[in-house]
Amino acid sequence: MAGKKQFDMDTALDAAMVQFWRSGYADTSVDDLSRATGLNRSSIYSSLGDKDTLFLRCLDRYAARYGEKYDAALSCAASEPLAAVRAFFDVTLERIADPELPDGCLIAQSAMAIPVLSPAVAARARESLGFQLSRLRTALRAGPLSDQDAEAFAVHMAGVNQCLAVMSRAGASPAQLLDIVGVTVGALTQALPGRE
Amino acid sequence: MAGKKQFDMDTALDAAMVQFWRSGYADTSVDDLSRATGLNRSSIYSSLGDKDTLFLRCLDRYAARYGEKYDAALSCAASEPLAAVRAFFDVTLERIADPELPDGCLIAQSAMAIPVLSPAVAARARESLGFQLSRLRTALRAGPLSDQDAEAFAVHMAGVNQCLAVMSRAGASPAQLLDIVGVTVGALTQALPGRE
DNA sequence: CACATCTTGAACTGATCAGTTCAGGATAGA
DNA sequence: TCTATCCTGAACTGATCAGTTCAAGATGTG
Repeated sequence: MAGKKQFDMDTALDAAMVQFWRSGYADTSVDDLSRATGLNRSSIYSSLGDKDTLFLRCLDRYAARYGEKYDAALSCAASEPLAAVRAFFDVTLERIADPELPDGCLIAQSAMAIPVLSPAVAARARESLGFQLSRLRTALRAGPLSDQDAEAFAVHMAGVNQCLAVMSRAGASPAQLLDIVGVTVGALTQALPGRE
Repeated sequence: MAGKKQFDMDTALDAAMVQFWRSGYADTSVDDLSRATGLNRSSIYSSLGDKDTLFLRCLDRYAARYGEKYDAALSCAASEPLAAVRAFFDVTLERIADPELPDGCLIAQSAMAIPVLSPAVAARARESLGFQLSRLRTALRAGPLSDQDAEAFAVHMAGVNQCLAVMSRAGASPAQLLDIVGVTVGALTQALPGRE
């Protein structure tokens, strides 16, 4: 089982990402990663780097993959802010509903652990959360909301999006997650002008 | 330094609670707890129990202490729902603003770790979150909201309260946390009848 | 003083952790 | 067939972990 052939890097990274996502940084050992990826322990170190490096790659991978989806969902924010916001939360709700994927959110999990993460990893987690916030800010500012309202809704939505991770990990039902989002969507509906 | 005198159990439990709160279950070792409480390693096992037992005591302590405050904040919910909701979030915001205490929330942190916690601890974390939800449900149902709206706001508020923990751990500013809460309070203002 | 009680520090067990090393097996191209 | 390349399993290091045990010291009470 060796020679010139190689394992599939994308598959391996996905498996590592899911493992970190499910168990978090502290509760994932390199042996866990070996089992999850099917790669030998030595191969992990030679091909994917040490635990910190690999975690960073997984965090980036996660941020890129779902960042794209969030961007796509928010692309119509200027003309259809309400639809964009619904689509934004749908990205998260669908991810949580996917039985193939762990509950929660790798970024939320990492954010929660920031005080005990290495400085490099902590910085990356903050950065990912910051990107999410700018994404929302840009989208909402493009719509009819005042800058002040846009800012407040952006931060609020970033927060609500994180709380879906916490609540899903605690076993909240899809209906409950919908209720959480529903109040925010309702607030936005009221805040948008021209709908009296 | 021994004999008949004893350490102060309340002080020790508080110190252990803060340690778990700051670093989480996985990243807190018994040596950390020993340093934090000032108690000898042997004394921890003989007086406070093993790590799991001690964590449960800390979780209960945390839930009881802040549960009382949340109850007090919500006590006027029937007559003054808006003020009650503001007071509810103020409990969390003031706790986060306290420089003596860690950021975040022990229950939110535990909820996030549920998939990797021991069954007993996971159950207690779910239970604490459940208590919070019932607290909110009971308070909001006592007001003028429809049962459906009360349920949705209760779940939403429980979620937003959790997200304050995530965001504060990630370094969000007090103003941002206020923005998060502000949208929810605004939504409730709109939902309450008799304010057109 | 003598005793009972409590705390302490230190050592120890067995397990797990991250990270490294390396001999040998498997493969592909020459 | 020969050779370069890559992967594998396994062992190993040094550190840390939870949990236990115990002799020695310190104190208050009689």
